[in-house]
Amino acid sequence: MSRGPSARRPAPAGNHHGIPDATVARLPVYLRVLYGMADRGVTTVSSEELAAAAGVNSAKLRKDLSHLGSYGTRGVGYDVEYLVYQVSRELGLTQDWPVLIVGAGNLGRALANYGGFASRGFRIAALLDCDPGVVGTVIARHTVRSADEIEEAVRKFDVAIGVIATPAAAAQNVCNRLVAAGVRSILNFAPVVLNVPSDVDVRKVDLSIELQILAFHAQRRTAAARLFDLPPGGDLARGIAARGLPASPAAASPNGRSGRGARAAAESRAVAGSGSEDDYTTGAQAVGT
Amino acid sequence: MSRGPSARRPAPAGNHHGIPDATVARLPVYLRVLYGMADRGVTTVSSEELAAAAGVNSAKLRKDLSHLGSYGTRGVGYDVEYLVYQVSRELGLTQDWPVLIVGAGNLGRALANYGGFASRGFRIAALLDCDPGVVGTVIARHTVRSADEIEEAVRKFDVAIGVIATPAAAAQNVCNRLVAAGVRSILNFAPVVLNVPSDVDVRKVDLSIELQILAFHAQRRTAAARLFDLPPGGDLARGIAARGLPASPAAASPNGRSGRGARAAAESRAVAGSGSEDDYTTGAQAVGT
DNA sequence: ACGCCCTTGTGAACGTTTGCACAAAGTCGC
DNA sequence: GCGACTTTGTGCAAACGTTCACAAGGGCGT
Repeated sequence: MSRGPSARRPAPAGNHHGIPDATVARLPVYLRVLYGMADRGVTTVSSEELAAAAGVNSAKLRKDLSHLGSYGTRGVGYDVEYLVYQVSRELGLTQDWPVLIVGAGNLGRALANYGGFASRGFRIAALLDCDPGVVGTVIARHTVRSADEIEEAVRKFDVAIGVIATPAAAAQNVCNRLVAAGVRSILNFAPVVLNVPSDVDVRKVDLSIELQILAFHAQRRTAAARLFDLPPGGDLARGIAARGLPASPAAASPNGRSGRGARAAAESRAVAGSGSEDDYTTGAQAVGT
Repeated sequence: MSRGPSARRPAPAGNHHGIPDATVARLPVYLRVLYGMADRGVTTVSSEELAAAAGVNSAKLRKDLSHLGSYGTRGVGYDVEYLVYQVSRELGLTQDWPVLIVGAGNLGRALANYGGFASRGFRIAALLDCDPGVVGTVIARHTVRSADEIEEAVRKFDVAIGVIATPAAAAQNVCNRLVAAGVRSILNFAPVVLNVPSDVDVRKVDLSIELQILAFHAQRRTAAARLFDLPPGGDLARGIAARGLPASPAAASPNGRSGRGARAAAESRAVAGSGSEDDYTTGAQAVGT
């Protein structure tokens, strides 16, 4: 409901419920680690171990778990199986969640083939696409159906969670139809900001944004390294020469940068650029079958 | 950068880097919206409009932008083109970032076909996979190369950002090799917690976690909607669970879930689960052949 | 030139999240 | 049965993030 750029919480439904959002976001990680431990036969785990495996601070982990109740044993730790159950229950994974996937491009296919999907309480109810060339094909044992059937599928399978894996241009429309059909939880892979009523929970997964955040930190790192006049290894320069830059006149703007080894500036694009090619969900060529 | 013990805190000098993380995470969203506006010919935008389009509060937007400098004009708003340039520059998108993708399953293919990839300063340097059946095939104009060439590719293309789109089991190994080869920014799609040195920046994109967070809120919503049915769990499960109930905590909760119509319980799985099917990055069947 | 109106930029209040440090509460050896 | 040891659960304070509210500043009409 909040967390992240998809946050949208104008008025009500604040976090007056028990568990902090930050904690909820970490519970699935703990759960995954716990499953792994259970698989390896581990029966008991301390907050220190579990925290290390989950990549967090142990105090944070204990505080997180304390929101679910006192399920540990002092001097010993937590019972893995018991904790798995408690976390699963808190997350609502002890019930079955039929999920509707709209968009059967590369991404939709990747999702449909995701094994962990079915294994944790989520089940693909249906897979829809609007491309007549894809409708009717079988992906991961599901026959792709027409996107016209959104409302019907939601009703028929009692879908509570919708996944939008369509191109950006189609996303809002699909979203509107999902919401109108009664879906209140949406996972959006399309690179657009969806407009929804305040009682709808949208979470966004966006490759492009993550890359840009990485780029920011990478840039800072190299900028810092440059202060020490880091010796730019010979191979860096060679790397530049080696790759055939696709046409980058790079009419250098007011700044000559030289990041990790001089990187071709592409600022003309950055400013003039426009590009409505924000679709990584497309790639709808024929299925290899 | 991996949050944690990496940063000491001798001096209470607030943010030891200029821009708050929360702001950095939102800048790409603003940027996308700005591009859309520029495409539509909008030349000037107010914080109110931009905020609405980006799905945030206008005060937050102004504060975010104020971290980059004073690029607005009071009484008027922001110049779209100028702001695009400033945000791009701040994010480091005015330079070219060669990206290495490891794993050419469905997800890797979806990424490779993502148009927005190349359009914002990111360029696919190479696409690797370890499946001999995939190596040599062409995806989005890139010939898939062997995963053995990680080190070589990083060196040759001066790769700064690595994308891990492999099955979970292979992820840590690939990660180690990327780091050893000098990559300091990693985008991980595999559902595992990667272990990296503190100077490596890892970002995770995890479908399963997002779904689980959605499920939590959805459950809460339906639980609230049925105030009548049952007392809000909690001590219920604790009673039955008591102590070591290795076998079937599942048998304990087939209570009336009447939320959005009866849903098939799948609780035995929720606990017994295990499963190493945490790979939504697989699905590496033949490509177009 | 001047005053009105609009929007930015920001100080300050408020809420959330993190991390420390330690008492409470349990186990284990003897 | 008891003391030493281990680990949980939590009070507290600092760090971080969000939101409000408004003064500062700039354009525009007259």
